[in-house]
Parts: sequence; C-alpha cells; structure tokens
Amino acid sequence: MANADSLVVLDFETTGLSPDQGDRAIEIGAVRIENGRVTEHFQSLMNPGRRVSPFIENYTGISNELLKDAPPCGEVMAEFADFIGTSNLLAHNASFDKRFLDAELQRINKPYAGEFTCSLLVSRRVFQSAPNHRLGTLVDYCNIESTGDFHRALYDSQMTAQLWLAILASIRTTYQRSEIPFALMQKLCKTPKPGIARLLAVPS
DNA sequence: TGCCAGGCCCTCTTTAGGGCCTT
Repeated sequence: MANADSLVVLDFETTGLSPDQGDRAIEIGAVRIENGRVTEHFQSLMNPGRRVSPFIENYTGISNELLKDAPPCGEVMAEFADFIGTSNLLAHNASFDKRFLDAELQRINKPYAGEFTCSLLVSRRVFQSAPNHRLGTLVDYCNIESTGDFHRALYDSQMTAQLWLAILASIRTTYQRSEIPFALMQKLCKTPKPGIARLLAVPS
C-alpha cells in the first residue's frame, strides 16, 4: 500500500533523452522500499505509439516486436500512478526519470505528491573514490550481487534500490549512528523538504 | 543520415564552459 513513509525506486526505458523532443516511455520498472526492505515491485512495457530506433532496441533489448502488443503508455502510467500513490520517489539521475514521469502523468492528468531524490547525486558525496558514478559501476563498487542485466527498467530499479541501501549503510557506518541525522540527509540530498529526509533516516 | 536535453558540479569560475549521468 502506497504511503508517504515508503520509497518507490523507479526507472524508465524510453525512446530517447527528452520528452520535450517527443520522446516517450517504453518501460517502467519500480520497487517499493519500506523499513529498509524491498516489499513490492511493478514492471510493464508500454507501447509509445511509434517505432523505437535501432539504437534503443540495441541499448535496452526492447524491440519493436516486443512493444507491438504492449498496452499503451496511458494505461500503464495510470496503473503506475496508483502504485506510487503518495510515496516518495528515488531514481539514479532522477532529473531524467522525473522529466518522463512528469510528462507521462501530465498526459493522463494524474498528479503525484511524492518528493524525488537522486542516488547519483548522493553517491557522488558518499562514494567519492568510486571510479565513476554510473549505476553499473556503483553496483560493482558496493559489491552488490548482480547478473549484469542493466538497461531494463525493473532490473535497474532493483539495483538502484540495493545501491540506496548500501548508501544508507555507508552513512551509518561513517557517522556511527543507527539513525541518520535529519540535517545530514537534507545536506546529502540537497532538499529543503522534510518528507524525504524523514524517510531516509529510517533505522536499519 | 545524423543529431537532439537538462540538471548538477567542478574549475584554468561567477560577464563561462565543459564533463558527468540518464535513454
């Protein structure tokens, strides 16, 4: 059940980089974290109403053939809006996924109440010695078990969720606190809003 | 055929530019 105390980690596969340039979502994957554990997941392909490029087919493994019989974006996004409810939201490079979430939900006139935070931005502060801050690199860096099946929405959201739990564990270790100070999470997340910081401070 | 965006962050900065990330 969605609520303001759960965190939905989401990832979109899309036809390109910018909804402002006409790009659409082709897959949504998400997991819910509650009390430090993944409790639920959501995944669906969606038909964007146009053919995807060979680059995207190769990059994601999502072919035009796969999308041919997928439900339309509006139908899937309506279900996803119900899934996220009032939960707070997390993504790796959240500015990208937020743009697509905003664009797709605006098309079906579905608002959402959660606040976004970004595992990429926080990881740059917490894992400063990582070779880079791509999702796959950070999964290796944190010794998170992985099959390497990146660039699919559910898998990337699952890996982002595990990365997030690793980030929280690292902060707890660094500051030797079972609960992460509210002000510290606000600083790391660069958010002045109280909701996300309260959520992130959940004990392990 | 080839290209497209945008937010954050760093620095040889702030009257700016470019790399990193995401598909």
